Amino acid sequence: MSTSSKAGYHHGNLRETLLTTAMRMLEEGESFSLRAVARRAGVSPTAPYRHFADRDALESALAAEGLRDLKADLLKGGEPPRSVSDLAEFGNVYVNFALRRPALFRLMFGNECDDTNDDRVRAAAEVHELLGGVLGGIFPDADAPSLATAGWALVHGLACLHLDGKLATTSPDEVANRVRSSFDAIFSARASASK
Amino acid sequence: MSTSSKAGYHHGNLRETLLTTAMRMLEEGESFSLRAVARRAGVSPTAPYRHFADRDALESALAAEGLRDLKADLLKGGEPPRSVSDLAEFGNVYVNFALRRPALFRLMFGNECDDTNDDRVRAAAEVHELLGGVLGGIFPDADAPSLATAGWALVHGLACLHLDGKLATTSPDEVANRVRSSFDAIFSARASASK
DNA sequence: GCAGTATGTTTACGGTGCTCACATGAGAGC
DNA sequence: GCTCTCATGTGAGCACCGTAAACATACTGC
Repeated sequence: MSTSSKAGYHHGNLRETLLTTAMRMLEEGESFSLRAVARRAGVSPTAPYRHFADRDALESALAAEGLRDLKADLLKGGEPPRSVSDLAEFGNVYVNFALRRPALFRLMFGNECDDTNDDRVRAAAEVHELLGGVLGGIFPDADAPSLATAGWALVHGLACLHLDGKLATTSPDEVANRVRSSFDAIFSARASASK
Repeated sequence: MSTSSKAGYHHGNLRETLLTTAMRMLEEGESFSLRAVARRAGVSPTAPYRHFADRDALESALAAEGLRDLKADLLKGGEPPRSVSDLAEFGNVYVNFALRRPALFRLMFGNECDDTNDDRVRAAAEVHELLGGVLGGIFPDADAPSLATAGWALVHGLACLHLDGKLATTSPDEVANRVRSSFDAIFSARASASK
């Protein structure tokens, strides 16, 4: 019973509890603060400092978890995409993640992320690789790393612009259609000069 | 002399001064606070509230200014791009803006921007239209609005990913090259199934 | 059992956004 | 030119925040 949360003076597994508490607050759209997380976890305001160097450290841990969740979402589709339209659905998974968990998405991206020695950078790299692999499968003749970056940027940009309200959006269906048509448009674009 | 800043009890044009002061603080990478801006402007901590409803209002005003600056940067090149490689340079202007003025860029994007009745949304729309016009000129056969969105997303994603350190980056040249090769890769990608 | 250490608490400091009551003085109407 | 008004700036004060330091507790290995 050493790992259970018996709620004595020593919590037992505060670190884990803080992470799940903070994550739940993010999901609920609550504004985030170290003290608020501690309060909600039923612990003194400075207790988190025994487990996280500072607020950024907690956020980084959450961001890493979010990146792993995002990767899991992307893999959930089963078969990797094989066509551009498959690819658009893949992109929609990414965009939907951002819209479904906006506060978390903003933690994952939207700040410096210069974390030396963190598993956060690894999680981010894995997302990059995953996208690269998918695109490489569909476009075998392309410059794979560049296309991976371009693909990531495209879908990430769509997610950000939607998230920030830069693209008028009324319904989820509309978002999905916009993502699809954007993929279609850019992957079928032919320069006029090359005619 | 009614509009000069004579520094009596009444500042004269505090609103303008606050904006320029705040903008300079952003450029210098200083962390931003209403009180700090007021301090630096030599005015009491609550004076800004006479000109901005709250912190968000100040930020929104700065964001609008930033969006206009970005548009101006994009237009500065003179002739609109005519080829994909021209387009990549165009994208580099966008990315460079983000990297040169990161704090401002994060204000412009990176938050809700649900500003009803602001000139901020207009400024954002103008950037969108500008990109749409440019892309439409190069790809006359494409679905113009979708391609505009896709192009914006691509370049915006590149900017965000670089800004957030998601793409290992050592020198500005390296960034520029990555942007170029990303543009090349995605605009020349041919699906294997279409062979 | 006992020492040492990991973990949680308390108190405190300076900073923040924001509200409200008050001070000032520029400009409108006479 | 005088006064009244009201936009504009000030000040004190609230609740919150992140963080540090000193202290309390209880698990752990010996």
